This record gives sequence, C-alpha cells and structure tokens, in this order.
Amino acid sequence: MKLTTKRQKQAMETKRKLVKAAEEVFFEQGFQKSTIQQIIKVAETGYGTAYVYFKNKDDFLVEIMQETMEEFYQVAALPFKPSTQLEAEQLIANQVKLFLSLALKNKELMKIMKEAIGISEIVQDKWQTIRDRFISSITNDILFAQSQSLANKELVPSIVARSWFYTNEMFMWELVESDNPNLDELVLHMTILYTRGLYTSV
Amino acid sequence: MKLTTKRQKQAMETKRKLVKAAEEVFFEQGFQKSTIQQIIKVAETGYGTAYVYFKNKDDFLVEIMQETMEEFYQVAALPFKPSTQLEAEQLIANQVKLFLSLALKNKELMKIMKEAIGISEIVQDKWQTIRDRFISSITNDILFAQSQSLANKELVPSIVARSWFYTNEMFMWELVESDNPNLDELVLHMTILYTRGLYTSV
DNA sequence: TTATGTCAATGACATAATGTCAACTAAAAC
DNA sequence: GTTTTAGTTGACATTATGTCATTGACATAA
Repeated sequence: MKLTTKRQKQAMETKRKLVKAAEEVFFEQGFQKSTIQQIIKVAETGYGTAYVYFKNKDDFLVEIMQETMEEFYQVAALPFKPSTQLEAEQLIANQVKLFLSLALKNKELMKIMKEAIGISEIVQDKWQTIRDRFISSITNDILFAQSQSLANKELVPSIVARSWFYTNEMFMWELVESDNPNLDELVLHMTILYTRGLYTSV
Repeated sequence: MKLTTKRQKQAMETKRKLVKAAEEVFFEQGFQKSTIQQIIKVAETGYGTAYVYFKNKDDFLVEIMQETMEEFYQVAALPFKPSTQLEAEQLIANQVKLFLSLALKNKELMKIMKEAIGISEIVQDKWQTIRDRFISSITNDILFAQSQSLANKELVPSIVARSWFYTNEMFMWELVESDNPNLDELVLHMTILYTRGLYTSV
C-alpha cells in the first residue's frame, strides 16, 4: 500500500527541493541574511509554495536539524558502567570525543544552528531538548559513579551534570568555528579537569 | 569651559530620553520584538531623531551595555596571588560569586544581552571582549598557581581558563533566567569541581 | 472517455519594519 | 535684525513577511 500517487510524488519532490535549497542558502549566507525569496529561487518554485510546506524560515531549519539531532541523542544515550576510576575516565573521554566529532562532522549545520538559536524560539527549544537529554544522561552516570564510591558523594549530581555539559557545549561551539582544532588535546584536558580538577596534586 | 549651550543641552536630553525609552521597550518586549517606532513613541521624539543618535537598534543596546561592561571588566581584573590551595579556592569562590552577583544585579539587561548576542554582530563582539578579558585574566591566574606548584603543571593554561570561564558563563545565563537561584550552593560546586574534580577521593 | 472534484502550486497583495533625506525650526553668530 | 548653523522631523523608497483567491493538472467515478 504505497500511497505515492503521481501527485504525492511531485509534492514530496517539491518539499525536498525546498529543503535542499534552504540548506544551500543557509550555508552560503547564514540564517539571518537568508530570505524565503532566495530559497524559492534556488528551489525553482513559487513564493507561496514555501509556505505550503513550512510555517516560516525557522521551520526550514528545524527540518534540516532533525536527522543530526537523532545522532546527538544516540551519543547522549551511550552506556556508562565503569568499575574503576580509570575506566570511568576512558568512557568519559570517549563520549566527549564522539560528541565533539559529531559536531565537527556537521560543522556547517552547527554554525547555522548556533546563529539561529539566538534568533528563533523553536530552534532554541530544539537545542534545549538536546541539552536536557545529555544532562539527564550525565546525571545518571554521576549517580552510578557515586553509588560505586568512585565519585565525590557530597556533590549534587544535577549541578555537576550541567557544569560538565556546559563545558562540552561551549568547546563544541568554539570548535565548529575553529580552523584546525586539536581535538585530542582538548578531550584530554576536559577529561582531566572534570575528573581530577586543576589543583589536584600531580 | 563647559560646552553646554542651550542647544547641546537639549540634544543631550534628547539622546538620554531615547536611551531610557529603549531600555524600557527592550525590557518590556525583548530585543527582537522591539522596534524603533516603539522607542521613539516612548521617548516622544520624531522617527528620524533616533537615527541621528544611533546607527540602528543594536546601537541602542551597545550604549545601554556600556556601564555594566565596565563593572564586568573590574571583576575580571581582580588580583589573585594565593600562597596555599585553600586560599586559592577562597579567592576563586569569591570571584565567581562576584561575577554571578553582578549578572544577577543586572538580570534584565543580561536577558536582553543573551537574546541580542544571537542576533546582533556588534553585541556579540562586545560580549566576546568581556570573555577575552576574563579568559586572559584567568590564564594569568593559572600560570601563577602553576609557578607556585599549586596547580597541575601539565595542563595548558589557556585551555583550562576557557573551560573555567565557559562554566561560569553558562551558569550565569542559567541564573539570570532562574527565579530563586541558590547562589552559594552553585558557587561551592563550581569551585570544588574546578579545583578538585568530581572523582577525587573524599 | 468524459465529467467532476480535489489539491498542489502560485504570485499579487496587505502589512510592517528599516534607513535616508530634503525640509523645517529655533538657537547661535555676526 | 539678519544670516548661519545644528538639531529635529515625517514622508518615502525599499525590502521582507505571511495570506489567500485563483489556477490547472491529476485523481476518481460514471
């Protein structure tokens, strides 16, 4: 039961053309400067057509973000069951690297997202959802580490989780703007700081 | 030699009225939704007058930001010469608290700034300047702590400094949106995490 | 095969905001 | 008292958005 009549096929094709065009225009000009006019010109459709498939400019970006968001969710959901401090550090380093690598893989999109987060309510909400997923997952990891007496039990997990994610997020934004990032050095520093702190004796 | 003729006085007064009006409108509606039309209506001036004193909407905000930025610079420039680890932690906790308190004191403005950073190039640059000042100051603090063998010498100061400031910044943005922030709990957690890490034995 | 209904596609239009500028007015200079 | 200057002004050109009545190609049923 494929519900793809010729009509629906054409409609899907039109939408696809619009998404691709939006991507092109956004990546070329940035989110703010892009206009619906430019998008429909590249997509070779009429002006009103854009509004048939998308509520507004934000809506285009949300569509474009969708699949990359899924990938982020997967990284957030990574298992974390270390039995030693060393193992914990390795798992953490691994997850950071995956997170940052994923962002770097989608460099162009991340740049646009960063810009759009400040402009569009919807995009901001979408990013907040990603944040929440990571923070909730990290909170659980900390609770586990505390239960195993690996982590300092006096610290409130949700605060620590936010702190840790915020560091990740900010370095991530820094990376996507950077030209030749030294990923490994960064991952190492973040992990050491997070687990052992700056003032711990060497 | 006061160069305040009646004319110049009136001009200054007009500009002052516009700034105050912009503040009112921004705080009421947010940056994005505010228009020049609304500002000049509150200020009771003509439309063109706004453009005599300000290049555009961003320019209004930059003017409003100015004095608060000075306050941030002062916090960034705070001296840091601890001789023990305990003293270092106290100085750090103190500076964090000052930073966060300053932001909370200017809650409304910070909210507007957060919004505008994503929208306006100029405002973004202004905030980056504040960032750079803090990061450079923190870098020096870390270098000092390392020279005194208080801090782990294997870590690259500029990376640590960025990590530390980013944590501060993100919690700050969180705080200005929060209703009843538990500042002391936050400061304590941040300081412990920064200096001793999560996995350090209790 | 033809007639009828439906829906994707369209662009003109109403609306709203921006930044510019020639004209105006009141103060300063002469 | 007249001229010059500087601050003020709103109309205008421009640019973008989102809506909607209209169109015509395709689906459906007789």
